[in-house]
This record gives sequence, structure tokens and C-alpha cells, in this order.
Amino acid sequence: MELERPPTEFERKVFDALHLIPRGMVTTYGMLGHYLSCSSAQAIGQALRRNRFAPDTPCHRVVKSDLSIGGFAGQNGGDPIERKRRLLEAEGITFLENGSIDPACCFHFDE
DNA sequence: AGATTGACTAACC
DNA sequence: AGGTTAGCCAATC
Repeated sequence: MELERPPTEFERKVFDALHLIPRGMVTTYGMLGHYLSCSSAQAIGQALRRNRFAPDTPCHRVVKSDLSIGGFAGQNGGDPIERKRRLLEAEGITFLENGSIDPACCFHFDE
């Protein structure tokens, strides 16, 4: 069982970076990792998965490298994903016909 | 302390 | 287009 614990330093860095993403934009696990000098997008996903402050920290603004939706609330489909999609739409994200996100909505970190 | 687990990704078939 | 694989790495058995 996973007990309550304060965020690790790594998780704090990830959560802090989320607040740099403007409303109506998204980034990817890989790009976020690159910004944090972490070469494992998977580790980034792990941190977001364990984000217990969601959606206060905008973890829904992180999607897959191919700009498909990615996961949410520990799942890769079903209801949580529907919620993630609606959150993004409500923020002004535009989706293409194939269901992926408009590349123009991709936020680029400086440095 | 070692193995397992992933909200991943690029590179292959 | 879809599957498999290897590499990645923090957190969790």
C-alpha cells in the first residue's frame, strides 16, 4: 500500500514545471523531461501518475509525443481519459479529425 | 539491495 | 497501420 508522503524533490520539480504551461497549451512527457534534464519520459509519467494534487497542478496538459491524449488518473482509457479530453477542450485546445491535438497548441519551454 | 512497475519513446519489424 | 523491443529512470515492492 502506498502511504501518504510529501512529494519527493523530483516530483516537486515536475509539478512546478507544470505551472509554466499556459492555459490552452500542452507539452509532452518527453519535452517536459528534456526541460528537467531527465532522459526518461516514463519517469515523468510516473511522477504525474502519482500526482495527488490533480487537477490543481495541471497534469492534464501533458500528452504523448505523437500528440495523442496520453493517460490520466492512472489509466489509459475509459472515463478518466474522457475527463482529460474535456478539460483540454475547456481550456481551448483544438483537436484534429484523427483525435490528436493540434500541434499549434504545443508549448515550448525556454532553455 | 535487487526486482518490478509504469500516464513514455524511438526504432525497428 | 499495428506489434514488439530496448532503453530510460523514480518510486515501489
